[in-house]
Amino acid sequence: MTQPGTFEVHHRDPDSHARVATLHTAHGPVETPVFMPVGTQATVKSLTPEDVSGLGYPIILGNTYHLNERPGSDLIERMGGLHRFMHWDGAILTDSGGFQVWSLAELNQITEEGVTFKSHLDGSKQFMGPVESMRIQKELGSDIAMLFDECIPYPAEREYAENAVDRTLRWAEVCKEQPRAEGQLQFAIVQGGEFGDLRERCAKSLVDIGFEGYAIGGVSVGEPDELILPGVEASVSHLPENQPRYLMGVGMLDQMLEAVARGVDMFDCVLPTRIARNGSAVTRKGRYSVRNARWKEDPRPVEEGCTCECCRNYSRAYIRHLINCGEMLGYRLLSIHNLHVMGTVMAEARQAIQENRFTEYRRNFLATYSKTHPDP
RNA sequence: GGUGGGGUAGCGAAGCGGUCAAACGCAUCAGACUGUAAAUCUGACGACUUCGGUCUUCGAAGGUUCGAAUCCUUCCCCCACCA
Repeated sequence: MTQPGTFEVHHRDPDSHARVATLHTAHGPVETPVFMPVGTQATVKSLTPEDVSGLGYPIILGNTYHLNERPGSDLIERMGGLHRFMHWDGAILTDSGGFQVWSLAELNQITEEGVTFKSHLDGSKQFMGPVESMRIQKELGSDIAMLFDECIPYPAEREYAENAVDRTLRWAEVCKEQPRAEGQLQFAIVQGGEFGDLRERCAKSLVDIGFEGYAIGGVSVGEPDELILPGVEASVSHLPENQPRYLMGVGMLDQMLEAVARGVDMFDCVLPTRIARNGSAVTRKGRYSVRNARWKEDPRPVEEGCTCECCRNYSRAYIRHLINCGEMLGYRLLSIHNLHVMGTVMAEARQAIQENRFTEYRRNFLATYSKTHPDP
């Protein structure tokens, strides 16, 4: 097995910053660019690990905060670690809990040592800082541990952003000193909000400390879409060419392809599985609501031309019926479809980069894509 | 045949003289969802509308009243129990 953390760049696109590479982890290689399905509570909601690997995914996400709240990282450790606990042989990246500091902000109070917060489950007082987060992630035994960061909301004052960046950097030093699981990689997170110079300083400082990979954080936290790519550019341009870059939380197909063009290798997003449960389909033309009455008697699949289990076997009318009835099979089949689309588009992107036609591929894709598509 | 209860918007169900085009739930329709407190949330839901309003509703028909889903009369249905 290749040393975990090895990042082999196989090919670079001549017309953009896109590249194809392999990231080696303790649980196998990950071909990039890659989308990682989110399995916050040790499950990609509604799917079995066999479903997820059957869709071609080599890596998923888990969440430090949630799994520590329930069932507890010590329990998972006693059960043999997160992989064994959930019966997933592929790689796992664990988010550090930093995002929850942001998304559960009303429940939290940030200090130098970490964050005191009220559990969203029972309201009890809890504490998590860089030391705790890394300890939990070690106990979970994930392949990639994210550093405990402070995600900056949008909008934010410059001074606020500056303080958050400084704290993220101090926490990064602490995280690096913590013990890890065997073969566990550490990815640092670039913050800075909409302030390009802060992102630059954050990126450079993190690189100086040195980690196996770098993430772009604080994106898709409510800012206008136009600010996403500038934030990516301001971060990526200061990250090493020979290490993986991970854009956290971004998962719309157009945004992902644009980010790939700017040199991003990894993505995660709750969108495909969440909107599946809320009745929407991801398609390569954009997303649409399968619940709409106009599909009531539509014999076509959810997406024409799609080869996923859902589209091969079931009509749009049937999926709409299941979703309308609140039947769990509907959530499951739509999740399968949505993840299939995410995965195949990433596979196509890798192929296109390999064949020096990524710019053309991206242009063609975006020409027929719109955020919400009226008639897929 | 007798006694009691009841008929309210697609369904269920509040209201019991004015603040009622009528609570609430469901169904329906539409929208949102980006490191998952999300199988969640938001809005619409009598008809028209120049979006300010206008008009027709609470089993049916009459009546009382300034004013009725709400009170009275008759009729038509439904349910329960008793014969």
